[in-house]
Amino acid sequence: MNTSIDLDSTLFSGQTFAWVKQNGVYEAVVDKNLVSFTPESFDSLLQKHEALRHYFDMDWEYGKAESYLACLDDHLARAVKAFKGLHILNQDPWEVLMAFLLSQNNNIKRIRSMYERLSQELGTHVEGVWYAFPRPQELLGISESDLRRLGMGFRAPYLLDAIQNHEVLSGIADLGDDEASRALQTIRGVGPKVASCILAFAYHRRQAFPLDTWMLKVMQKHYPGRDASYFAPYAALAQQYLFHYERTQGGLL
DNA sequence: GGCCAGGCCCCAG
DNA sequence: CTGGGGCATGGC
Repeated sequence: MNTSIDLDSTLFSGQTFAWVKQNGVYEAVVDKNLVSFTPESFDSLLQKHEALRHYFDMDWEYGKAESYLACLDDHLARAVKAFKGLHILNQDPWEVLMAFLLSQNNNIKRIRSMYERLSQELGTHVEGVWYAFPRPQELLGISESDLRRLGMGFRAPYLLDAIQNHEVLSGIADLGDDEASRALQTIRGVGPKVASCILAFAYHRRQAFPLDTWMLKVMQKHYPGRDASYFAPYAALAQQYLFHYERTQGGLL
């Protein structure tokens, strides 16, 4: 039978900028391969490519987490009802680091286009219009002015520092959440929010709780005086639900 | 055509 | 350590 993942809310809730959907077909480059599927072919895709089960996080306790969060309060109940099946992907840490360096003082539309631009201009061709996001090794020769020419603006030095210090990522998996966050923040342009995005979306840290402008509004409105611990042990999933719900429903009520 | 955006840096107090 | 200005660029 079909899996319980909700593809639209999973792929278009701002945790990844790699996917497009056209005529019911989802497409992106994942790990140097073009992945292309429809909701009908999703199950067979997973059977064929075992690694994608992990990418889509198919084997985590979503049923349990959804029930828990839906019972926590009315607002979460609505968000979970609206987007039940929202998964948190297991993305490549390097790509998440770069994507969320792009995200600061920016909007999702433009983050997507900047991410796509880096892929097309600096990444390896896969097929058709598709390019893989460039690996750090492919970017070693690049300069700040190169990045500015590509429209990266004031984020160019941040991207450059990430390129030069990408080895920080190799140690993150072994660290606890707080230590990992601190280590990530040694990269220029990575603060608490970007670090928590990397931990949530690339390292499966379920207590990470990215607080951006949208989430600050949500917390003020619906959870005054509370913090991530209120949503434990499912803070990251709660955050993703609340963020997406706020952005799409305009935070009604 | 201004306004503003999944923050962070930097510099005052 | 807290607060506030500045930041490149383009979508709206």
